[in-house]
Amino acid sequence: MTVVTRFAPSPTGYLHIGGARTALFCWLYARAKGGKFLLRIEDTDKERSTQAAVDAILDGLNWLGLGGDGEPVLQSTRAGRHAEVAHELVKRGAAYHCPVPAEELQARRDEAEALQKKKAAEGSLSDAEQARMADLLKPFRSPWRDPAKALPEGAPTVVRLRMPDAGELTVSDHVQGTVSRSYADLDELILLRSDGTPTYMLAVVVDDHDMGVTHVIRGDDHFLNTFRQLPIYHGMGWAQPEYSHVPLIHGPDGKKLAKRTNAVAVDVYRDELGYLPEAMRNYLLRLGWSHGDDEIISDAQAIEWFDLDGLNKAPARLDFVKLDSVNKHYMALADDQRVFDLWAARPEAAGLSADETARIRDAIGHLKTRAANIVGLGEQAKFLTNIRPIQLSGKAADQVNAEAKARLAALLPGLEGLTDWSEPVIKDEIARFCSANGIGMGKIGPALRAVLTGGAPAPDIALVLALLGRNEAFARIRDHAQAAA
RNA sequence: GGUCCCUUCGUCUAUCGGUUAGGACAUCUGGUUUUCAACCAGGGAAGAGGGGUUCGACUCCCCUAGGGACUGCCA
Repeated sequence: MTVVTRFAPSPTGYLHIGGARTALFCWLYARAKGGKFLLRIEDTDKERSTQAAVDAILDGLNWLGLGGDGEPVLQSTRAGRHAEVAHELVKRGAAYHCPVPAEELQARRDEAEALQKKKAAEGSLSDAEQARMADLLKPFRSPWRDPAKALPEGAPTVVRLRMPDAGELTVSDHVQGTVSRSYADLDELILLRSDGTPTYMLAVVVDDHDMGVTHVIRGDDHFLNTFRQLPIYHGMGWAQPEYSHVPLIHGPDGKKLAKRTNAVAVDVYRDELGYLPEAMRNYLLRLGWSHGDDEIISDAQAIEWFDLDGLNKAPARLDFVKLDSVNKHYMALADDQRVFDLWAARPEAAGLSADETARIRDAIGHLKTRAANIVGLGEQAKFLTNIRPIQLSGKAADQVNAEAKARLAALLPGLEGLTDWSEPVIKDEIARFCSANGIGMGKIGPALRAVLTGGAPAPDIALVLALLGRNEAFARIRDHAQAAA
């Protein structure tokens, strides 16, 4: 049997970081088993679905390298098929028409909520109220589930799934384990609305079946939905897929991710935080899944090792410090031109001169190993921008005293005399200068660094000189060098 | 209110009845050093609480606490 997985987001916004991880698991499992990974856009809610959201989600998936096999299926195009299945279910007795109006259902919920509020406020309820509330809170059972009860003439109806009267349903989930619920605790969900359109519960099952999905891997907020959807498979006599409900991702505070306070949308990780997709894959994979003590896991290894049973049940918290360290690893490995292009696309890069940009381009191989992400790369590149005249403050100013100024002045001619402006040659010249004057590196290094970088983070001093280029380097030194009186 | 799920260092996790409870990130100390980063050496840091079962429990069972999901003619 060929494994088929799918990722089925509803296009109401952006690609959620938790969704991205779920997609990663689906993608990995399909790859691991030599199967297919399909995409489906659950756009049955016309009010909330937008094309912009579809594009944003697909864009996010592509960025992460999690494209689907084949074109995404638009659920809205399949409404006819969904309805067809609903009617077949009615024919088979697994579903029935129900004329209870939406307002009546809403009134039940409102009354239940009012009683709950009253109980919370007053501490207790009368026996009658308590009984009424318990009854209201029980799964709704329509009088029309009885096939003998005649439908009122001309009344609009919904199609409801029929739950068995007794017994329980057991789900064997790769993550959640074996869990049972009795049918009495399950509501008889609406399959077809009174306007004839399908609901999500129906659409998911029909599409999964028709698309040949063998493994449903989704967020565990859907776990209880499984119990409501399974009877549809049973009613149609379809083989049910295997389920894996993965826990949601929480924020650093342990609470559910909230857009207001957390980075939730995947494009934020790319555009604002400056992370690499391969680092995101590695980090996300390790959030809730592990392979012994392995931390840095390549895509090839991930595909080889990934296994549904290795997933954890508990939600994991996002840790940006760890993400940084993973990303740092991949930054160092990344192609120079690629890293440069990513940096150059950022708004901070736009304001720089051609000169500054060229310096950074030449230095990118060194810079990329020093930063945790593309934003940090900008920090590491600061010393290469036109920061003259360099303001010396605090520790840097202390380093550049009269004695140091004189040394800098003395160092200059030797540097100016170099015909080859490269790091090793510069390094040699500084070493020669030190030994010729009988001083250690410590007597010239700190001051030289101070006047060259103003205290900004920077690599080895000879490399700094090389990367700045002779003109800029000399200018920065001259700004502070002063021959001894 | 009901049903279901979760709980190991600060964080992600290993452990699948017998370990000095391991690793990673972070942190602290020391070293190296011209800054930062890196690197090297070392340290501290955990089984939510309470009951059982067992020769033996982080691991199995129960209760409590805390957290979460579902309970829509939303998805």
